[in-house]
Amino acid sequence: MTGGYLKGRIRREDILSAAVAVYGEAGYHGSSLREVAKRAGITHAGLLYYFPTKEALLTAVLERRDIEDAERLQLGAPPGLHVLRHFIALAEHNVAHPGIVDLYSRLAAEAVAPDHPAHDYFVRHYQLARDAALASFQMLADEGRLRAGVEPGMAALTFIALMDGLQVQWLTTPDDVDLVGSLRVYLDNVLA
Amino acid sequence: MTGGYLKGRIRREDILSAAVAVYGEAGYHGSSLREVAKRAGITHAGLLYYFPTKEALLTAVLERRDIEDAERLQLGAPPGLHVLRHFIALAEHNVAHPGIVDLYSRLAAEAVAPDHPAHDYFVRHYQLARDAALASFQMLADEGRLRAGVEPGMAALTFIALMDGLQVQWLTTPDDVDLVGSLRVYLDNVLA
DNA sequence: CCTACCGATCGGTAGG
DNA sequence: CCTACCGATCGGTAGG
Repeated sequence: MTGGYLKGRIRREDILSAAVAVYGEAGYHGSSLREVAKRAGITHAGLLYYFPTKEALLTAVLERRDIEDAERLQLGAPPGLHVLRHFIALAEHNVAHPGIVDLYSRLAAEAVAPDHPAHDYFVRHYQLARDAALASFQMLADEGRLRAGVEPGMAALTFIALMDGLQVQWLTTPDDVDLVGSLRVYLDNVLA
Repeated sequence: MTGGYLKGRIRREDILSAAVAVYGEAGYHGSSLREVAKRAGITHAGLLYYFPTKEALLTAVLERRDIEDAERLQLGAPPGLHVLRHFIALAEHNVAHPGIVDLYSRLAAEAVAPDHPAHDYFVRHYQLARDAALASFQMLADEGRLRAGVEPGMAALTFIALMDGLQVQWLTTPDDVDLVGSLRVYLDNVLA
């Protein structure tokens, strides 16, 4: 009988979805296992049966997010303009799912502390994002499609930083910020 | 005898400085009055004699920051390129004082929640920053000193968002991010 | 998965 | 400004 396994997997997913929502609202340190558990329809002791510590729950949330993003970004694909367009498509998807942006912005700010359990995750995350953007900007430069004076490394760093900064401002005052439009304009301005 | 008043003012400043440090490390919700008080050399009940609630302390911290920033940015000055240079000078000052960047990044991310006590502060803060940048980019555009196709409103939004996004990435991986240099390059690229 | 519990910590108050 | 206290909440464990 694999019924027990299936039920367990579904329960796990329910808990992770609840955790994403709560982390987005309250951050990691500001959230409680009891609140996550309540939204998943169990007690906090029940949650700890599936994820043995608060940190293990966070790790599982980040791992699931990585898998989803990697699929969406097609990070295996060869570098080029379409990779940068995939970043913008990801931003477009995020705008339609504010909870994800909440989660990411809150955790990124918390995790600047070196002893935060998500610190290493974000160090890696930024490096991967920058490297992916860099390879694509580099390829565009080699093809002479980058505007004169635009250095690929700086363009990559700026592109990623811009995405993050726009997200926080968009969450704070959604009506004043055109997240996706701004990214498109930036990319257009950097191309020849 | 004004001695009592002076001592009180000094004590207040000590508490605010301690709060800036703790907020930077733990955010607002993640910090405790006991930790702030300990660093200021009093008990948490003593702190509440000066600031009656946790929220009142946060408000006082933000007010002091506003005053210091307004001085540094010379926000009363007429718009123009030198205002944008003042923003970069502020970033330069911040890089030399990481605690301030910590505080700001953590609070900004927390305060996207509409019921956060600093939410209105950040709504106002972003509006002021965007408006100041916009007036300056607009003036540059009127003088024909903006590169063709660069729209002042978008340039202002992007400029502020870039500052914020770079700060979080710089805090996470200081060696990989040239905060001030990136801002300079962005500004140069937008000018004719 | 739950009930019941633990030690620790929180913001705030009373009363000096 | 402090001591002493309050009710609430936290992550985690025992034992089933």
